[in-house]
Amino acid sequence: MLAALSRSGPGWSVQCADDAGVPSGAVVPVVAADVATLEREQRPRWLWDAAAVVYPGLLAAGVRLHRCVDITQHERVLIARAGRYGEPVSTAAVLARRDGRPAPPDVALAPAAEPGLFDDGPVNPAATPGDLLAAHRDQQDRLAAAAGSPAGEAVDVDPAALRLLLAAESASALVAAEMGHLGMPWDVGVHSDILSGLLGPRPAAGERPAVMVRLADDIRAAFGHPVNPDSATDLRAAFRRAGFDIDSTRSWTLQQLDHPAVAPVLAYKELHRLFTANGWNWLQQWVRAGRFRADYVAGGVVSGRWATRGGGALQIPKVVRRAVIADPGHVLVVADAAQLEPRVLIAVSGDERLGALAAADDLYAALADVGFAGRRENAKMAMLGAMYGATSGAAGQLLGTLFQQFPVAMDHVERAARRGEQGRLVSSVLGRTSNRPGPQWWATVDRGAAPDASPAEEQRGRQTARAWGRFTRNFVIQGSAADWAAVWLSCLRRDLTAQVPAAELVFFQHDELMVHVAEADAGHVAALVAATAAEAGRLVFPHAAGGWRVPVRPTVVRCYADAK
DNA sequence: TCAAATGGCGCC
DNA sequence: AAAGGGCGCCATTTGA
Repeated sequence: MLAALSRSGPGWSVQCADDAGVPSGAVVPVVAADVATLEREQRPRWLWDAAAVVYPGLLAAGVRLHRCVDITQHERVLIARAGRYGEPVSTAAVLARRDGRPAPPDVALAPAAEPGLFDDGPVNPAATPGDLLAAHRDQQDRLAAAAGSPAGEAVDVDPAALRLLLAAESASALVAAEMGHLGMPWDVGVHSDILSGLLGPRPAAGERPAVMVRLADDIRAAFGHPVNPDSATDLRAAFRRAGFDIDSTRSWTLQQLDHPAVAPVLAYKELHRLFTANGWNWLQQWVRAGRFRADYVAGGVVSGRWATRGGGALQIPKVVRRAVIADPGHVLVVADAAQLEPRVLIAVSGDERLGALAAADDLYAALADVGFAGRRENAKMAMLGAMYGATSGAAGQLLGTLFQQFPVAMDHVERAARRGEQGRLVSSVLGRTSNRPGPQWWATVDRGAAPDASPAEEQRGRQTARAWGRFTRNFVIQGSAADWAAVWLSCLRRDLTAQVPAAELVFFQHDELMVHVAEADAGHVAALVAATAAEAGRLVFPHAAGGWRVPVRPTVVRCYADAK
């Protein structure tokens, strides 16, 4: 049963329907309590424009829902399948396209200033429950066609795979809203201690911390004249005056130089990063009542990975993870998928020779023994280079071995790269599909290929084409990894909701997740985390020879920094 | 003077 | 011959 929930006028209303989207009742006005009642009595699949819009208000009102069908999450996948990634994805946009009208732009989903009001907040162009049902039917109708390749530009996928992806994207949207609502446990005192330990006491507004001031003095002394270490231009000029012809001041570049300013500059950069990105201001802005709340956007990245807005939740530096501490009587169950991307390469390419190594917990070590004289670092660098498109440098040197030993896997990523260089589309294993390169790309590439192109234009065209090839090469891996992770997350949420309802999924970062749970339930949760990882493997890679596995070993800790 | 672009670096 | 993928965020620089 479906329950279409929308705001189409002053308040919210709901209309029930069968699974095909055919209405089975009238449109009824509702408040949050009515939603809770319907959930308890009927447990429908809630059909809505976007969980990101509707669900936070319900959560704030204390209403938690089991399942949803999220029109915008589905549309993002479907529209990309049609080679039109980036076009509007709201219910109104779906219906407009169906009717051959121009699609209205999506409303920017700014984080609600006052989260919690079911009745307020941003909303995409108005939709009635009837609109939701019509859009849902339209999406169901398009699903079979979407599995096929649009104009031969993308690879066909199994309709069942696409259906799995859509379900996972809807569930992920629920998780994202719940995660934003719950937040990660965050100990402000511990974080403050980390900051004062490294930076000195909190400076007055607009001032630099004492330790950074001292380093800035050291830098000035080393150069013999004033230099603003916050200015890349200034810093580069100073090193050039000192006789080092550098064109950037990236840490890696500076490390190569023999000059007394290098050490204090590198130290300064590190502290500057901590101070500006995760310093006292960050604490004040993002941590409330012992929780760090960010806005998670499930599938917000073209490859299907999550994005966040605000707080930099997917870039929490290791040094401050010491501040992530479970509540009294609680623990954190933390798990990541070890070496996920090379294992995904094995599955999507069907390379059995490479797959034979996957039984090892440490795939890179096994690979090292096969072709890299036991040198794990080299094996790892080569494998990452293959998936990112490295051609030169150390990784480039090592790629030859992979080409020789694992032609099936290498051919898979090479083919993806060639498609990208031609401006064609690629898809993940479940059918998530890349965007098209823009007009600027085509102009540059076409100019380079023109008979009267200058050598410089030819080179620029080649570089531009190859850059897109690196993107599509990586897309088939990163996107498929995101597919697996989304299914993992969905399965875990399903099981936690049913079996350990008090457990809180509080963090998810590409291939890693964290559950905050009462100590007594930790073992149960850890078992579910591992079991759902295996289940996701079976669902996402059903054809993998000999089964597909990725080591997921949950650790139970009080503090995030102690995980692994 | 403001907004957009750039440089740099954190995470995966 | 050959420039490693995806992000978000901050401060500085650039340019309209």
